[in-house]
Amino acid sequence: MTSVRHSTPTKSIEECHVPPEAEVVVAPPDDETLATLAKAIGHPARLMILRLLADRETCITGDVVAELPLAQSTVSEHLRILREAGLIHGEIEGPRTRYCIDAGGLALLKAGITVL
Amino acid sequence: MTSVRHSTPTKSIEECHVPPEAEVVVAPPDDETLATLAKAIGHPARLMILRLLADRETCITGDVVAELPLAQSTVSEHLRILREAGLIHGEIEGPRTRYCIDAGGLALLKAGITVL
DNA sequence: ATCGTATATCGTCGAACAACGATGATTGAA
DNA sequence: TTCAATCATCGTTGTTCGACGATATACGAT
Repeated sequence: MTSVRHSTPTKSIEECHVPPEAEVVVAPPDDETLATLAKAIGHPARLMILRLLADRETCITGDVVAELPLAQSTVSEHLRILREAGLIHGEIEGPRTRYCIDAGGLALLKAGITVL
Repeated sequence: MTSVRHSTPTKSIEECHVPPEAEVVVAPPDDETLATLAKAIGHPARLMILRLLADRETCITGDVVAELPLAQSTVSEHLRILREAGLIHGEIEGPRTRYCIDAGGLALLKAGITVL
């Protein structure tokens, strides 16, 4: 069960507007988790999505679709992969979904990489 | 053409014994390169290999095979993926192959991740 | 209540990955 | 020269990925 629309939102709406660059300190993840995180960013489209979310604060699926040369369903799939890896966070906002970077997941990834 | 055994070695033998933690500074790679690097470490076995190479200085294929619960051919394949991504460096040493971490590639990866 | 919009999910298809055993090339030793 | 060791490569098989169109669901507006 990994749906967004059909599951309860996991975090409050304020999560999308955290102070930029909080620089959280976390312990490096285990290999399994790190591999999942690395695989999640192991695709150019998903890197673009992360950069997009880092630049803008809009974060709506349609915006991402507009920026990438991919079908809506494909983008949605990339968003799902990033979300399940814990790198982004989706929030239902009326008929649309607002995405933002999950600072915790990103910090976990950075911690795992820098320790290599 | 990506063979090791049948191509000329790309670097001198001293490459495997660089001063540990030289902390090279590099520019972040483009998305395509970063995705390739990330995908390369997006597997637990390959993470284990990197840690193994970071700990030991032995770096011989047989040692890696001995440490992982995988067939020799499978390990060789993982080594190839890491090598082609530029994260490790293989050197023919008589009938065996000595591997070591490619500090440049690893620095590239770290640079790309920390910038996210 | 109906309609249009936004988006996740499904089904499909081809490509890439992961693992293995078998094979072959190369080297050092007997 | 023969033999054993070491390792990359090949061929195969099953699994996962990436992309798409089509569909279904939820919601806001009419």
